[in-house]
Amino acid sequence: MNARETTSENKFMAGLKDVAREADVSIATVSRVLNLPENVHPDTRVRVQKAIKKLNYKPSRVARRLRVNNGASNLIGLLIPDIRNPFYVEVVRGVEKAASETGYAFIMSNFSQNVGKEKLYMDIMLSESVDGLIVAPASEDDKIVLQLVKSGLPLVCIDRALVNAKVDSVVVNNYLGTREALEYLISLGHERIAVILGPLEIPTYRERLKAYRETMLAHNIELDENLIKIGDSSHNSGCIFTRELLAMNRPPTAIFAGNNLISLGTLEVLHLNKVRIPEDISVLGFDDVFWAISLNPPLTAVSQPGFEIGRRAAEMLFQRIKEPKRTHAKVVLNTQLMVRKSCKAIAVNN
Amino acid sequence: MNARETTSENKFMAGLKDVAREADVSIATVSRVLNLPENVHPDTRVRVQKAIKKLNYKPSRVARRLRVNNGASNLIGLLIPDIRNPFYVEVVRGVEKAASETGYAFIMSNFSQNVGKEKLYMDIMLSESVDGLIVAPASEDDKIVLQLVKSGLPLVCIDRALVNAKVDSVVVNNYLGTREALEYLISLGHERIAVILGPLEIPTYRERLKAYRETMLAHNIELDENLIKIGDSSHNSGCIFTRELLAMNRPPTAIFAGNNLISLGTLEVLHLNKVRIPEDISVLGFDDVFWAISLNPPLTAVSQPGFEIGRRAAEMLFQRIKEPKRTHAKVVLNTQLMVRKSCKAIAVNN
DNA sequence: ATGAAAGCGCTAACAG
DNA sequence: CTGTTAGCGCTTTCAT
Repeated sequence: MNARETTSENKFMAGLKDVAREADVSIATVSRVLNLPENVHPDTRVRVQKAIKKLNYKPSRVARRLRVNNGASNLIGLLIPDIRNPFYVEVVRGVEKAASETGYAFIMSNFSQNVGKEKLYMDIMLSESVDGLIVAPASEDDKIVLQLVKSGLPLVCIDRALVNAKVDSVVVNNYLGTREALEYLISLGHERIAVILGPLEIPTYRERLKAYRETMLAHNIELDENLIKIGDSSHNSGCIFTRELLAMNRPPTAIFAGNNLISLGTLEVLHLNKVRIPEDISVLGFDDVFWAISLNPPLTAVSQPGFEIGRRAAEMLFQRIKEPKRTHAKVVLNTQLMVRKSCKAIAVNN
Repeated sequence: MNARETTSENKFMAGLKDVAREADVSIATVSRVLNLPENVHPDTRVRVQKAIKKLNYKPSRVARRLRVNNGASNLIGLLIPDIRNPFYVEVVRGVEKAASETGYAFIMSNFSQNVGKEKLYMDIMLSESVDGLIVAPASEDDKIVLQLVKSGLPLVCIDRALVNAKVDSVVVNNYLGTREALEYLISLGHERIAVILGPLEIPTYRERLKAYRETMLAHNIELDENLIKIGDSSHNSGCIFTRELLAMNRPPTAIFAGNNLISLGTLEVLHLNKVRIPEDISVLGFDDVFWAISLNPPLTAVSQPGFEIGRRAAEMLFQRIKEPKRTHAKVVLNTQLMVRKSCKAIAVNN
């Protein structure tokens, strides 16, 4: 069994050594043409490059990462709470875009809103020596993330910021987005507007609730606490609370669903009960999805720029990796109200 | 500035050496309690474990991967064609489940049906020394994947198999799924059934088309080639072809949409044109999604077990990594027709 | 401009 | 049962 070529095991990758031998230089030189090409004689350089091509050599990111300590391993981690939520898949795509443009690879983990998994995956990522992390923290004072930030690992928070910590973050203006949506509903004549939200530990929901209260107040609409439903951020939540809402003596004339999963649940129950949208009830969702327009009726929704969030977050992270002590920033992106067909003006006095 | 603790750089991770010093043993022993605990004296073991805990030591997967050549790096790669397609996010979840149960981490890349990116990401993954790969090949004779398989890298194909190669794969019975769906439609009295499919280079679509032709034939329904639309697998495809279908002299009474994105496009156009479902036209989609029930009307669809596909694929991959020369297998999973409200019997003779 | 050599953190012989 | 040691593939002084 001869040495090279025929190992038939995992050794399909030529190594630095092979290239060096092929080009008749030292491995150091090969490494140089890869990293500091200007420091090597043009002739040698082309010879080496030729060898690299010939052997189809690809540097091992692993070895590189082990050796380089400062941050040039070109790997980042992305930790998202729920991959089933289309909002986050847009985020993923945004991160991917930015990463692929920069030669970064990324590891992604989906922790399903589960703190145990969040920790597990974070450990794995550290253990993989990522250069940095993009995370949507489980809560505003997510201990695990907090600790990581303090340790100095480049990290940017998305969607949910972290209180009590100097950290880069890119979030959405939940307050304004909600306010705008509600005012649209109010302008249509709605006063009994129900709201279904996820857990208030998650800052985004708190902001949306705050906006709800304040907007109603600002328009002199009395607050009916029974119209405020707080559950988890799932489809199921949408179902349950919509049923409750429908069963009220004085049901709402409009429902503001706190995220796209909740919206779906709401729609499901509404359709099931043959209540017509928007004739019988108006529905407005936070979080747009690309197929909202395929719904019947097309859903009016607050669009969050998920893709953009991901892209910006990645860009910020790359910057911070390069320049660890730049001052931290929080970028807040605006939402956009996508008016479609699921809301309708209320007939006054009827 | 004292040595440890205060480096404030990336050195928050204690190393094997630190643990060894703390427990007053050699690094080899520490390594042993991690990997072959039975080979170390109980007393030493607990001492070491205590030290590990105290220092919050986490082994570097990177170093391990560099060292171990055979396949114990506990990292696999997952290459998917389109993360926006909910089917694939189910696959991702399935892989994640299996991986997290086994201590594997995974890198995921979304190549957006783009062969260039497919190659790029595959290179990155190799460069990361993954133990194996799960891939949905771009086509049946995807050169890149083929080459990889031949090189001996553990690899399993999902959704789309590879012809001319001995390789593990887990796919869905597209033929049967389509046939079942079509026969349901036929049993409802439909004969003018349109079908919108993605590109025929993708084997799944070829199978679905084959099933279409053969099922129609088997039921003595004449084939109208104008009812067969082949495009890409996007939402847009659904829109375009549905419009075409609607504009026909004798439009179809039912549309069979080739995937969930196409279904969405179809629905969108139908709603836009105020054609009622199922009164005016029946719609049946290949590929179920968890919110199909929230649609109006709830969509009747062929459910592909995406999660299961991912899980099985991962399990097969782990097996193959352990036992590289076991014989290859192709597991084919069945679909399930989810009858909901979007199809209706045709009024005969009217 | 180039080479020699020292590790990065870990595993796996090989000795004891 | 435990320690010593030689690398894994690469980057990076330090010489030359």
